[in-house]
Formats: sequence, C-alpha cells, structure tokens
Amino acid sequence: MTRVAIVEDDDIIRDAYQSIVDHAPELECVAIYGDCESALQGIKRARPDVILLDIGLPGISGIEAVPMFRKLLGDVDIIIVTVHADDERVFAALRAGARGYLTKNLSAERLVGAITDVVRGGSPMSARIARLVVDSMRAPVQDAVLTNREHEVLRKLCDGHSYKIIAEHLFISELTVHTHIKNIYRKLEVHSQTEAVSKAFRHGLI
Amino acid sequence: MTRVAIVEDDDIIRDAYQSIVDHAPELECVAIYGDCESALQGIKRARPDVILLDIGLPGISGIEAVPMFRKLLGDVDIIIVTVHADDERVFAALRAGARGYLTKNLSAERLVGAITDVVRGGSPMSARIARLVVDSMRAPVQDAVLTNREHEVLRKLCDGHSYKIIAEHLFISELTVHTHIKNIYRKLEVHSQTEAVSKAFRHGLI
DNA sequence: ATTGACATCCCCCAATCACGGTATTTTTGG
DNA sequence: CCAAAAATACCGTGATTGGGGGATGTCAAT
Repeated sequence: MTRVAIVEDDDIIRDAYQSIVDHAPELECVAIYGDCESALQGIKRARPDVILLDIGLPGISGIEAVPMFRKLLGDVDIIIVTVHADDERVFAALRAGARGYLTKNLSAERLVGAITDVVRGGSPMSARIARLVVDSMRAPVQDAVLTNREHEVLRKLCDGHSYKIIAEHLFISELTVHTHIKNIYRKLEVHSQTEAVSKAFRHGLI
Repeated sequence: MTRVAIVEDDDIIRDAYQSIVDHAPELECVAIYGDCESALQGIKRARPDVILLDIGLPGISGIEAVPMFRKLLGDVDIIIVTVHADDERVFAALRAGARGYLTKNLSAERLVGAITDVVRGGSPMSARIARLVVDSMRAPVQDAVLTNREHEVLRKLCDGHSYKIIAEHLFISELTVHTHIKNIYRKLEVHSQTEAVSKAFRHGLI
C-alpha cells in the first residue's frame, strides 16, 4: 500500500485527487493540505511515500517547500502537479529534488500511473516536460572559433589558474598566455576571466 | 502519416519492430538498416520523421551516429532503443541530441506510443531512464554553506560582473561586495574569481 | 613566393583584485 | 529578549589582470 499526501490549495481539485487516490486499489491518501505551511507541520506523522505537490500556492511556494519536505521525510518521492510548465519552474523544481512533474490535464489513470511509476523508481513527466528536460541535456554546438592553443588556455582558465600557472603548465611565457587570453576575449566577446569561464561552461566549450 | 526508419543489427528484433510499426495505423516504415554506415548512406532519401536507433551496433556506434543523422536530416526525432541503461551511455546519447531512450522490454503498444509521443513533442523514456535523467538535474547538496547574499554575489560573479557592477546591482557598496567575496572564497576554498566561478558551475551552486 | 593563420615573446599602464585587518547594524533563532 | 549569524562598511598594500601597441618564426595553402 502506497501512502500518498496531497498539497493543493484548490478545494475542488484537492478533493478530486483524494477521490482518485482512494479509489486506486494500491494507494491510500494519508494526508491532505491546502498550503505548505500546514503541510510542513503535520506531514511527518502521516509518513507519506509520495507527495503530490502544487506549486502555484499562496505563502511558501511549492518549489521552496520541496527541499523542506525532503529534509523532513527522507527520501519521499515528490511529484509536482501544476498548470505551470515554464522552463524556469520545471528546472527549479527538479533541481530542488522533485521526482516527477505533471501538468494539470490529467486523467485519473495518468495520475495513478504516475504515482505507481515513481514508487517503482521512475520519474513521471508530462510529454512537454520530458522534452524540456531532455533538450536541456543537449550539448550546445561547438562554435569552435578558438584555436587549439586557445582552447588549452581556456581550459586552464576554467580550472581557475592564473596567467603564471598557465604559463608554467603549457611551457610558454606569461606574456604568451596574455596574448592568447586577449584573443580568446576578442573571439568570445568578453572582457574578463569570469565572463570567459562562464561563457565556456554555458556554451559547452569545455 | 509518420515516417519511421529502423537501425538495428539483430534480424529478428528488426523484423519485429518493422512489423509493429507497419501495423500501426498512423505509422509507416520507410527504411530499415542493419548498421549505421549503410543507414547514413541511404537514409536521406527515405526522409524519416523518426529513427529508432540501436546503440549496441558493430562499426559506428549509435551514439556517434546521432549527430550525423541529425546533421543529415535536420530535426529528425531519434529514439534510442537498447538494452544498455548505464548512465554514461544515456547521457551521451541525450547530449548528442537523441529525443527519447527506451530499454528493450517493450510492448508493441509502448513502442508505438513512444513514436507518437515524440512526434507530438514529447520525450519518451523508460521509467529507469527518466529517473536517471531527472536525478541528474538535481543540484548537488550544498556542501558549501553560502548565505543568500553570498549566493547572489556569486551568481553576479558568474555573470562576469565586476565588484563595482555587482555593488550597483545589489545596492550595496563595493567594499561590501568585497567582504562577501572574501567569505565566498573562504567557504569554497578558492582564491580567485575564476576559481570561484568554475567551482560554482562544476558543483551546481548556480 | 606571398599571404595568412597560428603560436610565441615583448613593453606599458591603468584598473581591478586578493586579502590582511576592524567595526557597526540587521536579521534570525532559540 | 539575547546571542549568534549575516550583512553591511571601511583601509591599505602588493599582485594580477585588461587592453593597447609591435615583433618573430613556422607552416599550410594559394
């Protein structure tokens, strides 16, 4: 029997979820809350295996609450259920430790399926969310304007080394390092090490 | 009608996939190959919308082939179908641009479902794969206990801003920025902006 | 044979940064 | 409420960096 908790501010939706969960043979609804504050207070006693969490809540947002729930309940599986499917919220929620993300156009079967999926070690996501997540993993294409030597220098920069150390590592003079870095800056259109490193990481140049 | 190509070295499995695809009302199998080399040669003419790609192939591995197919066919949707579910291969395939990843314990319905899912903008994944991917997005636990303000400053550093600009953005004095950065350095055990930014990216603090 | 890209080295100077302090005010937690 | 933590502010010195210039040798391609 899988113990499910529901955190959702809309009365009607909340009742609907509860009804769906309680009608599923292997699920039971052990706790229901209208906001995160009360959920954080009382949920420990309920010992849920899975939390269905809305993130469009007043007060503490669901996303902020994710790490709190996880701290409180160990390895509870949290499934976000929401109307919001924008990149930022999705990634924030998953980074925070949510295990699933569903947009609110759910059939009862899909909801029950998601819960059983997550307890069996899956990560249920709506189609659009899965695509977002998978696309975010894609390596950005190499602009590859940098020469080999410049790449080496950039990598060293990304390791946090100073001109002096880079020069030692590459057996060239500090002045040459300086020149390479100037060229890197020009090509990447940046004006500091920090920017260069940041761009290198964000554009997958390293 | 969705045009499907199959690249799979095992005759029996290949035939099975073809049969499944051809029996689905909205799918048609437009090309079949036993290895990537011949697929890369002939697939352009077939103009598939979706490629089912095995990655345990002799010769060019499926993963290496992913970017080649994508270059050849524009925005074709590639679904990896394989027995291999190890992290490395999964991430490599997705980074390369695959849009779905299924392990080989598929029902015919699941396979057809995955294809329709991907053409509708989803990213079909087996439960275990989805979990792998989602878990990989999780921010590593805060080993360094940066305060909120320190986090903000670090983010600004990662955007390549100087002390002065950070001070302006956060409405504090340059000197305060300095103090925060000193504290960040102490906590992250680094000694320069570049190192801090690098560590921030690598440890997912940003 | 000449051009051009690459890697190397050199000079200079202003601006920025690293880091050692100290100290006050706000916020937060118990 | 009180103590601790966080955020804020300041100083000074020496090291590092950013950006401007120019110069040389190699190697591949035209």
